[in-house]
Amino acid sequence: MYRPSFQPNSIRRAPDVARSGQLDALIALDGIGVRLRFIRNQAIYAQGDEAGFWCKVVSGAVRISKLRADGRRNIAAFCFAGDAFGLEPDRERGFSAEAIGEVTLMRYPRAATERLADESPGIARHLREEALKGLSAAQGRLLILGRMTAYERVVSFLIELSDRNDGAKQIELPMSRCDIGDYLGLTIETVSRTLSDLNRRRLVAVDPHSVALIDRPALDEIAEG
Amino acid sequence: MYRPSFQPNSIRRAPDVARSGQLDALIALDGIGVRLRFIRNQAIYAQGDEAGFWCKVVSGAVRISKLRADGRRNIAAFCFAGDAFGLEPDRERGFSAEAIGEVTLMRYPRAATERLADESPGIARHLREEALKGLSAAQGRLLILGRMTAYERVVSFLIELSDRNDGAKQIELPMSRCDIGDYLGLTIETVSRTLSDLNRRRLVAVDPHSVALIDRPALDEIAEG
DNA sequence: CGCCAGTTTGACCAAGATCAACGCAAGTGG
DNA sequence: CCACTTGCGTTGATCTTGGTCAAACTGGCG
Repeated sequence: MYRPSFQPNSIRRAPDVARSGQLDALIALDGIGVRLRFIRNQAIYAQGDEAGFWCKVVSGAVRISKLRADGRRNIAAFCFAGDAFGLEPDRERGFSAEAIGEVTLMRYPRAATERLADESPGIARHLREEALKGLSAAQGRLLILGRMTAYERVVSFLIELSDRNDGAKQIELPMSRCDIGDYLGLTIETVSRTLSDLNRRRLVAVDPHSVALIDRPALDEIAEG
Repeated sequence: MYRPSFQPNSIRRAPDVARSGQLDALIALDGIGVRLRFIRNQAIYAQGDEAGFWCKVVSGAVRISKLRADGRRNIAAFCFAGDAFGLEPDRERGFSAEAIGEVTLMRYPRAATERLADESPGIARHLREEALKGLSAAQGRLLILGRMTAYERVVSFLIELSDRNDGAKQIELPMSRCDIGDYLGLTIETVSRTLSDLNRRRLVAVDPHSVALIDRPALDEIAEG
């Protein structure tokens, strides 16, 4: 499954893709995708839109959210470079997607993707894996939202961001406190208070748009309960 | 996509499956699956097991749950007849699955399924759709767990069960109050109190293991906020 | 320099958790 | 057949966490 190195000379082999693996699958997808740029807070798609395409983040960060009639909002996921989003089972979008900062992404038409998937097991497998990864991520978050305290939620959020960035100690927070609150099921005040408290306790060093994880073991301890 | 009737004479056509639709896909899967029965509270698989198979419920109900070291539990999903579960992205199970009552299910080996999917676009599409349905269900529940009151959670749970049963007014609750609590991120006491209150207000008629939805419009109102 | 959006901090409040008692029906064993 | 247990479910009293409301602060930016 794992391919040890990138093979530039395979780029022109797209027609063979039905018999090849993950890398070629990605190259075949490349052929039907377009590269797009979005600016801060620009909508990539909205709730209720026809789900005619899906995307993969090249750079920047995207939030996937749902807004209720009464104004309550929930962020289902943050997507960073490499993450796919916008694959939906229904014709209509149940969520909207917005750029958090400057974002570059690849957009793939749904119909052409399905056609490619029908012809190429590699692409089908790739899409299946993306869907399962999303499912697993969402289910993991059910535990956080359903059963963890504000403290644990914020800490596990910081750990999640760190882990998604090779365990880096210094993490960027491109999203606002409000986004974090809607992601964790907390108010901005609680997010802010919790971060201030972690800061005071010297477990992290907070700064509006970045956080340094100082005592990772202690943070892990909190997230585990 | 929709096939109007079952064609018994297509059962022997498994080799043709690569060019056929959903129904044939299901029939091809049939060939690699085994039918199993489980009794109340019996484990179908456990957290940490190797994820070597996935299942589809034939009859009965299954809970998919995650238990933390400190005892806090979360139920990620209830699966009823027709629902697939146990498809996971990793080699190890992140959740366990248990029979809620008497359960009959089909169990499919993962490796053989992947092989079938590689040969048959119909099966690949079927699996992809199952994964996306699960993803969508989980993301929808993020909003419930993150942003809804106890009242709204319980009501939307009742509505979900009703809708998954063709909008039936009379719904069975095969699971315990504790399961419902762990599904909704509430304590059993809160679940019980809320049901009692809905009962007192004559919006539903509660009975330990079944509920009649009396005033569906009013319930919808509560669930919408 | 002052405005403004986003953030932080504080005081107070309420939804839901916790702790505890009680009810009830289905076993179980004498 | 009847005490006794056991597992759920319900109800009540109290407490805590995190939400709400409000005010102050901060850093970009025109």
